[in-house]
Amino acid sequence: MPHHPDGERPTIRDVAAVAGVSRGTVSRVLNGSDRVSPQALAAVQKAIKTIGYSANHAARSLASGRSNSVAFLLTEPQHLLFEDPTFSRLMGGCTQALALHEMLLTLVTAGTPADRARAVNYLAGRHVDGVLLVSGRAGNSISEDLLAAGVPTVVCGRFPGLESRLSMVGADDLDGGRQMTEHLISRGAIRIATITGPMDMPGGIQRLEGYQHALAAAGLPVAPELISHGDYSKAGGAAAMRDLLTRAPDTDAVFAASDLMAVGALSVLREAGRRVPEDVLVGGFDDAGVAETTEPLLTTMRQPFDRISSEMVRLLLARINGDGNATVTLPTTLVRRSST
Amino acid sequence: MPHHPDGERPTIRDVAAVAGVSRGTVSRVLNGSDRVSPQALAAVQKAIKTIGYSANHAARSLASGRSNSVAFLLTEPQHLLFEDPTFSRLMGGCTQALALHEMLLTLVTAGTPADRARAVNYLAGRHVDGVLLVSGRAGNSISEDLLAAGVPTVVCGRFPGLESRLSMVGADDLDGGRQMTEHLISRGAIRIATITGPMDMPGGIQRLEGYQHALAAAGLPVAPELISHGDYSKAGGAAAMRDLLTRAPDTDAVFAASDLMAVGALSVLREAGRRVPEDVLVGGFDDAGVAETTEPLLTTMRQPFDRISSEMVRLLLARINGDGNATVTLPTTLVRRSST
DNA sequence: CATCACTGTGTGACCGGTCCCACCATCTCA
DNA sequence: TGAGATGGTGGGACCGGTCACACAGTGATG
Repeated sequence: MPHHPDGERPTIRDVAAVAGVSRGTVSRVLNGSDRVSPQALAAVQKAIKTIGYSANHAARSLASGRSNSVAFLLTEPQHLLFEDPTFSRLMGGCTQALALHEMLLTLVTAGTPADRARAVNYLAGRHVDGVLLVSGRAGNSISEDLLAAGVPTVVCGRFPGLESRLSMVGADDLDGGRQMTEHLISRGAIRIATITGPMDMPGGIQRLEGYQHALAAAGLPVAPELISHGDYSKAGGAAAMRDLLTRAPDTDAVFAASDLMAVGALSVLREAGRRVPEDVLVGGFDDAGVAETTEPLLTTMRQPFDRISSEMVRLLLARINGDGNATVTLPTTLVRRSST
Repeated sequence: MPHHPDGERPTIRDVAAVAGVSRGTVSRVLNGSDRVSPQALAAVQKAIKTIGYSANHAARSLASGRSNSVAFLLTEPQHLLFEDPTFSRLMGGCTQALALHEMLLTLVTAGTPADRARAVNYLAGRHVDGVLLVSGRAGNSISEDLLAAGVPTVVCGRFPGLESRLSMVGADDLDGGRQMTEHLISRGAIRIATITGPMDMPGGIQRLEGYQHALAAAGLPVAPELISHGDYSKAGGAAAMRDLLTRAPDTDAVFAASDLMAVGALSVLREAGRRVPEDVLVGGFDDAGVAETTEPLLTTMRQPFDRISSEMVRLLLARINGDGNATVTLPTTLVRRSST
């Protein structure tokens, strides 16, 4: 019988007894130390197999001071979170990247202020080795608190001015906004509007700036009536599009700073009888999935989610191992579909 | 200074010293025992605040044998997982439901066989208090292994024949398939096709059976050429729709067993020049988000994700506390949009 | 042949909690 | 007034690992 007599899980001592070695040796085998003789190694591995041993996570964590897990911290309100496939893309990527290091991801959401206090308290308690923060907003209370508590943290996005204090990984939003706008220009648009992300998020600001730079470089007007603000959500995009249609009815292209907003814009344009792409070109941002479900299919800037995830994990592990902060910016690529 | 002299985190002993009580008393306060005098309670709470104490998860878990976290186990291949918003909906719901009990969710994916072995080994090691299994397929090696290891497990979906061995929570797929088909019939369709889910998943089978029952009840033909099999994905839905168009070109309605497949079907119908809903009605299943991004907006059966999540958590906590298995079936509701 | 470096192994202390039992006060009631 | 119940508290053992250190055995070196 491989199993322990009575529901009791086998411990490292049981393994040691079966293998005829000491606990220390078993521990060394478990942790891949090279200071183990081939015979001992074989004996221990066999014993582990026969009694069906699996290490106790809590005990290991307590003794070693490392938990082999990191938190994936989401600070947006819940309803946004799971409408937006961006988050699950990142989460999936991070889970995979962590698995390569035998680490796990624990999901922590902190949408309300009360949640935040609890979350910070928990995370500051070193229950996880580090935090992958997906926040959008920098310098908010959460990142400050984590910083103050000295918890290794990597944030998704780029937050100017915090480079020295925080590791960050983000897509090149500025260049992405520029590329998409240049694409719209190249398709012949001359009255190009934009639906921005939230103006308190660096990503939203930078995508807008990219748009403005491209227009200026092409000698096109950067008119205030061509800019409407959204919140990355579909509903926000729809509202902003309605706004644009009244303020600048002659617009011939729209750059939405997220695919969800572009979806909202598409539906409003359709209601208003504007054809896409014949009357109005529409470009989005993210390419996390929805861009391939719309009609017409949505031209968008693809964020390299897999690379963002793996870089976040890489930088976090580096920070956990004592390295300093680093900032990584990854390029976005234009994915042209039917909407332009 | 609230913080400990030198990076050392305060322990329960520090709290005890500051409060002038014993470790036992602090532990009692922490765990909400009522056997504590008001003075001691106040002193401990104050001490906790002043030195900024937060309990060590690993130590607590080791001593108490409970981890206050459960695993969210996904066994589908990675690419499917994060294309399908269903999963993140469930995950979000479970996270929230667990938070009410001060518990956390750890994400474990096991797409490849190697992952599976590792995952089972980990989960069987009681590192989490229980497992929320999102699998689609029952009786697969994972659920068997978890069962054998005695890990409290609740699976999402309904698996006939396993009621006594496993807790499960699922939408009423049979009734959902029936309702949608009845709806298509009520809209005047008479050659109703279906794109099924995978035939090795109970959910897929039951939605198909609901479709068949409704047709039979209405005296309509249940013809084999009207049934094409998909895999819940968009690409699978597109392929199945192409198949249907050649085998049964006169079809006037399609029930797709997932919204993603419906999206694939919509694009194929569009390419083929069939108008929706004028020429062909299309109905989906899930309503996890995409149904509101399509053109036309997709009529679908809504799964009560929040209730599914909270029921899964409720049953899992019950199992952890020693209760037996239970099966919960939740109703789906028709959400009528423009595609019918 | 004594010394020394080096490899492999065993052992005890420790991580930070929980839990149980012993114990002291105080209060109740015969 | 003394026995017994009750409420609150302290402290030791323990959870299952890791880690530093001690030490035995081996081979190389002077």
